[in-house]
Amino acid sequence: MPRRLPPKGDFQPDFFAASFADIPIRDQRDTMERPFFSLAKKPRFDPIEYHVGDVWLEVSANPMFGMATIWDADILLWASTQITEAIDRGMPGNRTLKFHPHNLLKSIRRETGGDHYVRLRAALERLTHTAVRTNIRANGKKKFASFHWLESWTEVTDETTGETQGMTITIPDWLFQGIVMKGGVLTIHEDYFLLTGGIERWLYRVARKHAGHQEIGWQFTMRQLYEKSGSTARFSDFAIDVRRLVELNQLPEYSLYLHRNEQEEEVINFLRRSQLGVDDPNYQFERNPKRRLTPAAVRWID
DNA sequence: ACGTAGACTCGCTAGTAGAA
DNA sequence: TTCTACTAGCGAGTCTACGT
Repeated sequence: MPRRLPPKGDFQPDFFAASFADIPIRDQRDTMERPFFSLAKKPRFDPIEYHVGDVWLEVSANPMFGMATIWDADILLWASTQITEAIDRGMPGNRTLKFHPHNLLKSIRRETGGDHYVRLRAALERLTHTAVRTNIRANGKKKFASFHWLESWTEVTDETTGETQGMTITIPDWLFQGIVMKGGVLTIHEDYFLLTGGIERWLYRVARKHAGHQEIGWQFTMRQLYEKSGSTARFSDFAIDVRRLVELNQLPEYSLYLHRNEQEEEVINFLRRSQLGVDDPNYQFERNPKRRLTPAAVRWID
């Protein structure tokens, strides 16, 4: 098994350009509320087809690799964060990012054991081979955009030892434009990476996108949520899963509530915990996102 | 290597609404 | 009332990712 920690003596800063640490995590807005990713841990091969109002999107999986999952999307989150941070610091944003996988795994709060490197490569393959077509942000003459979540990825290994020296990923122009546009990204809670369930991850992103910092929060009917999720489960089974998460009520920053509206439809309310009364058991003090003003050196952990 | 968590599938049952 | 179609709820089981 090749050694996975980066060599300390011959570290090449020019090659590993993107290396910020302890910065707020950014998520691209358009990918937050719609079914762009599989929510299941089991490989998904059925396409996602979402048509609501004037908005449509289609996601299709490659039969060899399966569809990119909401856990694979952590890599895109990391990329959004790096690009946004670079631009905020007056550096040019670039669609291609160079990094050491150990650094990436640490940033998205994963373990760095051997099998996590194997899973990282599998995730990169799913992202590279999952095809997306959508009319979101397809303005002007273009009627839709068609792309893969990663345009390409590469791995550089030492010829003699087989050690991983670094990786590159290139994100598609659609995603890059979404990141660099004004208001294109939202800061998300660092504990998002610790959410283990696909539906709960997706629910958090929906809450973050819609409820945001609004006092009254946001609400959706169960049916609307189901349509937005792209889940392949039956509606009734999806509803059971959502009710269980409302019962647990463990999402970072947002508290979930269920009630019925005048039409007797089940409605889920998302309320920001910091907007609740201080005596509410679900209240949580507003946290300030981490930010350092100087670029952090890459920290390799033995 | 093993146990656990979670999304999903599937079969069964029950309730409801509409038509005959 | 009976039949049919549809939907929801529940539980068992499958499969994979993940943690120890």
